[in-house]
Amino acid sequence: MTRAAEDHAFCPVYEAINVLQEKWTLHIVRTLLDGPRGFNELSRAVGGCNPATLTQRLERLERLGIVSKTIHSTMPPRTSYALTEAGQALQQVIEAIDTWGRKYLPEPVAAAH
Amino acid sequence: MTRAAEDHAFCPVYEAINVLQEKWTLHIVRTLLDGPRGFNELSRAVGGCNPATLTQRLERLERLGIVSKTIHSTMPPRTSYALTEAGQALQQVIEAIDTWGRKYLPEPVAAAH
DNA sequence: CATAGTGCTATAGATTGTCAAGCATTTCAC
DNA sequence: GTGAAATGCTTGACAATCTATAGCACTATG
Repeated sequence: MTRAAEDHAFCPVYEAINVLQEKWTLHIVRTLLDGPRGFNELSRAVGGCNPATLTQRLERLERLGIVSKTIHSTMPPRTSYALTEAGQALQQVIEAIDTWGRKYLPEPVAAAH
Repeated sequence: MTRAAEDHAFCPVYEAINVLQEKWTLHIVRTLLDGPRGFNELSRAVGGCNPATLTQRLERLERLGIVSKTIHSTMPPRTSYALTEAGQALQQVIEAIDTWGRKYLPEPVAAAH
């Protein structure tokens, strides 16, 4: 997966794309821009991501310093995921996508089967 | 994949994310921002994407009106892929990612080997 | 005339993501 | 106080997605 990165030496853009391109990552960040969420709450808000994938994504995002996890209580389980500064900064990216999407993806009907 | 979209009615951002999140898509667009490319040329510039996936991505991008394909000659084979206006507009997105990446992904060493 | 190049496609295999169920515990409705 | 629902996940089997490798038809270069 990062084989090509070797050729490119190190390219932050290339790396950034690789991070953001994983399924659900941008959806998760977008949801968290509205404020911190618990696990199931986040799952519902994102819509469609199953817990296994969600766990994995959150772990990676945490390792990258994009999301921070806070355990309020173990029993009953209470956790919350929030964006760090790096995570908040992704708002620019989401906004760019938003702008682009509104302008160039106007109709979902296009592929009307 | 689009199951959640049903709940969200229709959300351009959601859709846009789904398009851009597919592996190699953003890399392909980024490469094409430097100008049109032939198939193998593009493949090499992107670095790491195999022809089967590349073909599939290019077909989808073409259907979405992001990329345009021009066949200059069948034999010897000469084709070129270029960004349409919608594709060029993705430069804003790539730039946002670039800015973010440079600021928040400074070291690749983090996940040392 | 062999080698390398063009733009792909095909088949099989590896990686990644999904579905469904379930655990331990508390809280809320009844 | 008993049953249902919720919390934050984990597990294991399965499906979708992506990759590796090889190859085709053909030309241009040496």
